[in-house]
Amino acid sequence: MPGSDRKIAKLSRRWESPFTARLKHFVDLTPDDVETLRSLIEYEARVERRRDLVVDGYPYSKLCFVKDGMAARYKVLRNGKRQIVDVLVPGDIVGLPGSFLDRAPFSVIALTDMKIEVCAHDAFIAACYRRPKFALALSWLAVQHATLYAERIVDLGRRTPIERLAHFLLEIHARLRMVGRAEPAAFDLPISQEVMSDTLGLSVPHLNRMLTRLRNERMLVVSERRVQFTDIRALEVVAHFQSATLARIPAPIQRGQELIA
Amino acid sequence: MPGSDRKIAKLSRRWESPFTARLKHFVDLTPDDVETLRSLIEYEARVERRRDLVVDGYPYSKLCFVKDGMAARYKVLRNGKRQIVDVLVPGDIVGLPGSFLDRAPFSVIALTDMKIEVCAHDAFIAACYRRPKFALALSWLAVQHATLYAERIVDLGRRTPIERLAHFLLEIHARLRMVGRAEPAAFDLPISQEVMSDTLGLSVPHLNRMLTRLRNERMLVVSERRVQFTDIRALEVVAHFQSATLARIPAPIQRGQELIA
DNA sequence: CGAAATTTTGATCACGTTCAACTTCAGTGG
DNA sequence: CCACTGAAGTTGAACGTGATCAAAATTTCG
Repeated sequence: MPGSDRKIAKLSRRWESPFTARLKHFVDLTPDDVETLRSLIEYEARVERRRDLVVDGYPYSKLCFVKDGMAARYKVLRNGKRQIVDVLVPGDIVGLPGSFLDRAPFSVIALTDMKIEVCAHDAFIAACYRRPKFALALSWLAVQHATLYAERIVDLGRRTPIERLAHFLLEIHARLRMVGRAEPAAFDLPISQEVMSDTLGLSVPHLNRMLTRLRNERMLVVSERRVQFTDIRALEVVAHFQSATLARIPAPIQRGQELIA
Repeated sequence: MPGSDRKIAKLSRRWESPFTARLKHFVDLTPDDVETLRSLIEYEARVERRRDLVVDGYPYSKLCFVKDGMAARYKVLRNGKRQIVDVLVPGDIVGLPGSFLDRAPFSVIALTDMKIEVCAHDAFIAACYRRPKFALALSWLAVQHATLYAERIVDLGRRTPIERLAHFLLEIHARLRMVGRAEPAAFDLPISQEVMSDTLGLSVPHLNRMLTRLRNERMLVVSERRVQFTDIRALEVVAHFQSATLARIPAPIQRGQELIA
């Protein structure tokens, strides 16, 4: 029963907040740092599917660390079309960029039931003054995010629909892996094709056709909202996929070294 | 002679680095802060048109503040197509995100002759530990950038070519204004239509047609690489343009208050 | 002035949207 | 248990937008 195996594997990882798991990829966190981060969290909340977490055009002053579930950052245009700019996975932050602007420039909606850790924007910034390391971590996260967006721009501007789709699937997989929520060649993708098409700037029927094509070409198998890569290499070639790794934040210069530098 | 008026207006602003001008929109800089920033700059350089500043796939460890001129961050795909993810204007930073990753994920090319202030990535980060304010400023810049990218994603995914073009022109104008390099309804745009089409994911002929259309509908006038808006309101409607302003970075909590918080 | 780059215009065609019908499936109430 | 409902996935046919290719006009620059 592969299903229950999966569940056990997942549960064993749940103990660590996906947010700190993610941070540890590029910054050294002392137990004290981790504790401080925990203390910044005001409360934990559950959000049910389809609930809007952030609404385009309204002020928003929280930072929410996604602990479980997925969400989408999007904008709806006059003509009713929707563009999703980003799918949020565990370890991602709701309220970035929303809480840095006077009014949130995008809405965020829960795509599944979610668990989030809520922190006041002000409290986090205040902590950044006390621990510059946190401020740098924030920069790193924002830069990583911008890079993700840039890649999506390339997708939408110059890549064909099938390339976009392949790229999207590999990207989500890589991001889930980073927080221990995906197997080496498979992951749960509990989102509808409508969401994917709004992410990739395609119509639902066309997205469906492209998905069918990837299946026919034996690159992946999809069943009950679970994706299994059967030829990940071929998929990477189709997608022009290249994963750049985020450099680590350099440690602060020690006292004494300062004079030398 | 409006030409020389313009030059005088520009020159009077040149004394201040566009980078600090931009920072001042969201952070309080003491004279000492400004001085520290200046001291981080290793040297100033001139770059000629068409020179690549950063090359996709290679390590890059500088942060360059654009003082004058424009550049483009782009990626070239296997099929030879190019997508520009971002046009850099004075006050922008070359090497963000490049210097935060092991290898730069994009190339950056000078679209005009440029003047840049070069700073070592490490030196800047070291300064961030000493002055958390700088680290926060970096976060703010990265967030602003991500927001810009997100808007471009919406453009490419769901907006029509004419909407994209209108949006692009308004965006560049707003960004130039922020650093004092544009008049209320006009600005120099020294870039070819090929660059614009690669930015907006369009073919050159189609971009040209859309530009003609905006001209025919009396929304703008273009002559010798200068754009003059004649009906900025109409243009904003076409573009769905809404400028969100970046919140200011909260000041650090004063000694004494710390205990209360 | 000549050469190269850029802008403009036109004709054709393919790709992806649109619209519609139909299927499948999960949840719900009779 | 099955009929009913609504959401999501799948398939097909027709249309239109924007790409492509080509060539001319114009500007820029060596």
